[in-house]
Amino acid sequence: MKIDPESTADLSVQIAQSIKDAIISGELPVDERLPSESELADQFDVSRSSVREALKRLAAQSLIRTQRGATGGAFVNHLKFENAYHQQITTSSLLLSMNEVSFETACEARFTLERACVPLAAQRRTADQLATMRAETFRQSQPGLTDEAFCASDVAFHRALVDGADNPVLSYQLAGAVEAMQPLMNMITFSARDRAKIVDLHTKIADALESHDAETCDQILNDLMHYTTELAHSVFAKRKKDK
Amino acid sequence: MKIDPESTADLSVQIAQSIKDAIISGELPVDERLPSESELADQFDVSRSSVREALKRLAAQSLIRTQRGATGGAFVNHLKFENAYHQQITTSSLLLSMNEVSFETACEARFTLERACVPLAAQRRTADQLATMRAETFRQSQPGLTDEAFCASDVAFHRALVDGADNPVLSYQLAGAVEAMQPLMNMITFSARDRAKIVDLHTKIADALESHDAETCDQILNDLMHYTTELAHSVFAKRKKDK
DNA sequence: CAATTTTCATTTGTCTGACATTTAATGGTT
DNA sequence: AACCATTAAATGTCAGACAAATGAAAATTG
Repeated sequence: MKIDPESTADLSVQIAQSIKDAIISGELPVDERLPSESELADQFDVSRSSVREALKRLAAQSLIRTQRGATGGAFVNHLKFENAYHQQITTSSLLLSMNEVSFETACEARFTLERACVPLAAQRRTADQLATMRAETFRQSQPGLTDEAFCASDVAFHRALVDGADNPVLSYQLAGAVEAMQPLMNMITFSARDRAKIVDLHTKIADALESHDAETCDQILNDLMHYTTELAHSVFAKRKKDK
Repeated sequence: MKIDPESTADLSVQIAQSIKDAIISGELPVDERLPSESELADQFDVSRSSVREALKRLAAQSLIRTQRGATGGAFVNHLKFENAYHQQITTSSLLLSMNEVSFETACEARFTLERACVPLAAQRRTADQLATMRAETFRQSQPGLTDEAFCASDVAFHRALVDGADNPVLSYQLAGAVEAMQPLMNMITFSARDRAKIVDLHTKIADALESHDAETCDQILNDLMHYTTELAHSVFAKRKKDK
């Protein structure tokens, strides 16, 4: 692990990259302890501050964790899917809000990816995942639910569907698409009639998955996508008119 | 923007979170200049080092950029899809290598997601994207290509397919799935016969997209997935036997 | 001897102050 | 008006100090 004396980049960037490369290449295996900050400062021939800033960069990406004390130090993190979810969701949300992605485009992406999971989920869904979908659908039918709570339950329903595909890679990739839509969905106010329609579609989706009927499930998800898009259109149109 | 004096978390973590919240909520809009490091240190009542470590954390997530000089400072970044790709790919690659994800699982996820794009790509693919797919397929048919170059061209082919769906959100989400597979694919040595078979399937995929035939394209991608999985199986089996 | 307490060394976290470097604006000179 | 030197402001880097946490070793105690 060395840094290029010719480079004009900030030291902390170079050091972080150097350590990152060592982690990616496997030179530094999971749970390996890095040299102490002072030792790293000596090795790279820089000050401890620069090393610390580099380590903070890596920590922000969950590549390392630090512990204080005698046997403490910086350790290579075992990057787990659960931990990566949050970053994935935050980034996806920011991307949507900063790039003027239309509701339609985001919605299309979300349902397209979700529909891809359906054939697998129809085969593999567990009773437990089905129960979650039923429970969330029931919750959505309760009167007095706020729009936010309704949307949160909606996300939980669809995550259960995605998890039904029993593929952690899929679940991870979909987390961003599904959850990043929530802030957009939260902007919609759902009438009782809207909710009843969605609950109906959710029920049919669960039914289809229960009977391992991928084709029907796919069709209903397609319906749900179109219904959601129309709903958003009418809500946004109304809001524009009121203003 | 304040931090909790009761919290036991590191100062740089709290400060970073506080600024991050302000960015996500829109309180700090894109291209807004943050207060200088010294001003932030005063505001949060901490030292400049702690502020700097917090800013490095944010920079590592591309949430801010910094500029030196008189009119410099830290600015809220416009998070673009192109920039987010790399992080997405790095994270996906590390997740695959650290979580003992089987080749089969990763392959399934990748092709499942890619097949989801097919109906859209069959409708919307541009002549340009089709040309890219043809060109990469041609490159793959050249003798003397290293396995790495063959895989890289393979990735380029499939990215063109995904981009054909003309949905930036989809392209972003798929980047992780498609490119993170490359290191795994690179472990495979392709015989001339394997390559010919893949080139054949790629040609058929391009043909199907050219004639807007989503169904055929989907079937061939399914074939490609199974062929890839079998190929990997036989290669890994042989390697195990040799050892 | 065993259990407990104390001491101690190590490491990260935080603070202070200094200087280097970069950059744009300012003002003076030609 | 064009050019150049100065200057102020900001980040980047360094050095040194102390605080706080933590586990291990040493000392104490029953």
